[in-house]
Amino acid sequence: MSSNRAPKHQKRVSTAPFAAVASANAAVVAAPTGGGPQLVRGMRDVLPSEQAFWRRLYDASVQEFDVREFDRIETPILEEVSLFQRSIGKVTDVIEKEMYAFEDPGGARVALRPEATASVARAYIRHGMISLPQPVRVWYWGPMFRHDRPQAGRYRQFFQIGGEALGDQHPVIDAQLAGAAVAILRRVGLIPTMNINSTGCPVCRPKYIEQLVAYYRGRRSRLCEDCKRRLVRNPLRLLDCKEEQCTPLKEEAPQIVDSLCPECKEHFVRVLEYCDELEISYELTPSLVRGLDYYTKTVFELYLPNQEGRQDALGGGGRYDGLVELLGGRPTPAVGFSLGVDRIVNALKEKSAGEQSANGKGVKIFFAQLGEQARRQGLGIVERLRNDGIAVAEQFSKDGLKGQLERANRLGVLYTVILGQKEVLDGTLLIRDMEGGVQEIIDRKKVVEVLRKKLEGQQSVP
RNA sequence: GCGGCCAUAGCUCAAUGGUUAGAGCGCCGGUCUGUGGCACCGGAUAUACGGGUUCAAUUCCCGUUGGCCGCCCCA
Repeated sequence: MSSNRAPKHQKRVSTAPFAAVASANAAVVAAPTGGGPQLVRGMRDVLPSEQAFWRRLYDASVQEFDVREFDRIETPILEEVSLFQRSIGKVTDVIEKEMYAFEDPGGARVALRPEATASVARAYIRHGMISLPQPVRVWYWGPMFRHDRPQAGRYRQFFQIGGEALGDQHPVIDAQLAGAAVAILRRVGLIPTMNINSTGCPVCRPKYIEQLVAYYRGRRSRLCEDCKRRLVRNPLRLLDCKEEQCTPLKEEAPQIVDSLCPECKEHFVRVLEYCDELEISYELTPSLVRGLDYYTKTVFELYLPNQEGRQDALGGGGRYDGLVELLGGRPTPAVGFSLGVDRIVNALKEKSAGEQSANGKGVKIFFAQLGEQARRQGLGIVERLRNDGIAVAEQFSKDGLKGQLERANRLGVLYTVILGQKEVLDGTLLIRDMEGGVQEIIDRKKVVEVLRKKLEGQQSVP
């Protein structure tokens, strides 16, 4: 991190040994509020104003996974580099260029996780989950890290929601996992479309790749530069190219669905049938091949329809039957998916842009005080209300009643409880109805009871 | 990692090679030391950073950093 924003010091203030430290501190203090230290590239703050969206998505996830019998799992953000190299594949971009890998102070080669599936598989092996009833269904929510070029909806630290089912090869699980991903999105009001394909297995995929390479090799001169590279390094990605010159070649190219072995073909057909039963609308996408090596058979991606410029997937997933064995466990079929929290939240924001933004906090009561006596006694009263589960806003640092009512108004509370000099002497409180401005005097001892009654009355109205 | 566009207040945006860089919203305070929504008045806060050209740079040039868009890839 550079400190190039620090103002240059014109004068040597002191020759004392701590001068350097002192001036460095001065630079920090002198930083303007609007500027100040910059974010590390690709990082972002999720501000209070966005939390309502995050929370909506988080709650939807919790509810959806609960009703589907997924258990929460939390894996470390830091893992051995080799875990990802073995699982994701060494020639993928994620591993080659995008991983935050470094040596820890003890000399271990570690990395900030670029995704969590490998960690889940590691945990499955490590903790002997093979002896649990299969499939083992787990879900997670947490930050992932990829050192990619930042763009809208693409950050170097981003959050994923994920669900995995390990230990069951049945095609119905594939459909159910895709269904869970779709259901979470639906729960927050987004209707995604699903692109789906099969990438075969270790039996049929190599044969297909051979075919594909043979096809393209004969037409090599017509390919774009990137694709010439792909031809050698990662032929499956040839199908993904969006260059105009490559498009006609793609249409003629052999499709993997035609090369699937009987087992994979049967599996794929049944996945699609189950998706129909679950009323998941999908589009067969022969060009869909995911970037990570461990996928076998089913792969899918979720998009928001009619988003012209937005190519970014909200999420995706697929089957990874070889992964657990690859990491040293017993052969264990598995399926999973992940959703991009940041992108989903962006979509929610865009969607709600036209709608009126409600006051998110939902606090219904404001407590206003006037005079030092009232402030002191008010502290105790508010504490009691809160202990009784009544959310109360206040601004005890303010003296004037006007300022406090302004704040109450901005918060959109229904009632303001007022304690002034007079009420202190009387042992009473004022309750002001913020809508009409009507006030009533109540006995201070009955405040909890009265407020609770008023709030209940409110709730039954809408 | 490659290419293009951009950077003025907390936010949205003005302006200018030459006194104190403006507005709206927001924030703080006042009119109004016991009453909010309205109004009026006042206040704080900005030219991302570094260098160059110039008598003079926020303005022109270069670099850095960051943002956006496209590619790559993917969440």
